[in-house]
Amino acid sequence: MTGKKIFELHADVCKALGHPLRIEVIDLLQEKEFCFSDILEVTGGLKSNLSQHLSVMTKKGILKMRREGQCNYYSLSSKKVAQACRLMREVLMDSLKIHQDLLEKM
Amino acid sequence: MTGKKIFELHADVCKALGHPLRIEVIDLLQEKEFCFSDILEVTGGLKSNLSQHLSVMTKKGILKMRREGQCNYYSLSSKKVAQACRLMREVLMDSLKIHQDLLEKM
DNA sequence: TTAATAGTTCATAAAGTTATAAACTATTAA
DNA sequence: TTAATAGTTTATAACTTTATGAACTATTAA
Repeated sequence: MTGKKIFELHADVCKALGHPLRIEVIDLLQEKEFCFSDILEVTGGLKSNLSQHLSVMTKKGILKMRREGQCNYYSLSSKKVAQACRLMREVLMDSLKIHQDLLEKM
Repeated sequence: MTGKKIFELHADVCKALGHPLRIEVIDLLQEKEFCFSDILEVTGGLKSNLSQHLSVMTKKGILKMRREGQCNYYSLSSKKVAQACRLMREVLMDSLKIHQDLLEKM
C-alpha cells in the first residue's frame, strides 16, 4: 500500500458512515439482519433513495447483502462497524456534554 | 434528543472522518499532540487547506486545540476517536482481503 | 515601531453528494 | 402468460464540500 493511497481508501470507508440515513440503518442492524422493505418501513422516505444508500454501504464493505426469494436481507459486515459507530456516538455525546457545561457556566 | 436529530448529529461527527487528509491527521495524532506547522510538514499541501480541515474536526469535537505562544497544538479529543478510526481501518483491511481472495479464486 | 512568524478567514470555482421520479429487472403468484 | 411484489438503476437538479490564493490577525523578535 503506497503512500497516501491507504488514507484515501480509509476515508472512503469512513465516508460511508457520514449520513443520517446510513447511521440510522447501522443503528437498526446492530443485532440482526433486516430485509429492504422492513428497513424502509423504519426509516421512511423513497425506496430508491434507501436502495442507493444501502448500495454505497455494501460497496464500501460496511454491509453485507443476501437475497432470499424476493427479499434482500442486509446486515453489518462485522461487529467492528457497530463498535466504531458506538464510539463515534460517544464522542458526540461527550462533545455535547462539554458544550452544555460551558453554557451552564455563563 | 427528539426523533432523527441524533442521527444528523452523529452523522455529522462521522463525516469529519471522511477525508484522506483528516484521516492522515488522526493517524499522526494517535500518540501525541503536534503543532500546526509540524502537521503541515508531514501532510504537505497548502496551510489554508489544512487549517480549514483542522477547524472542521475541532468544531465537530474530534480534535482539541491549545495555543502556546505563536504555535497551535492539536490533539485528539479522546482515545475513542483513535479507536473508532482503527476499527474502520480494520473494516477496510478485511474488505480488501475478501476482495483479493475472490480475485485469487478466478 | 517594524518586520517576521504562525497561522486563520474569506471568496470562489470545481468537484462530489443527495433526493427525486421514472424506468427497469427478477422472482413469485394467479 | 399476466400481474404483482420487491427492489435496483438511471438521469438530473439542487445542494454541499473541497482546493486555491489572497487578505487578514495575533504573537514574538529586532
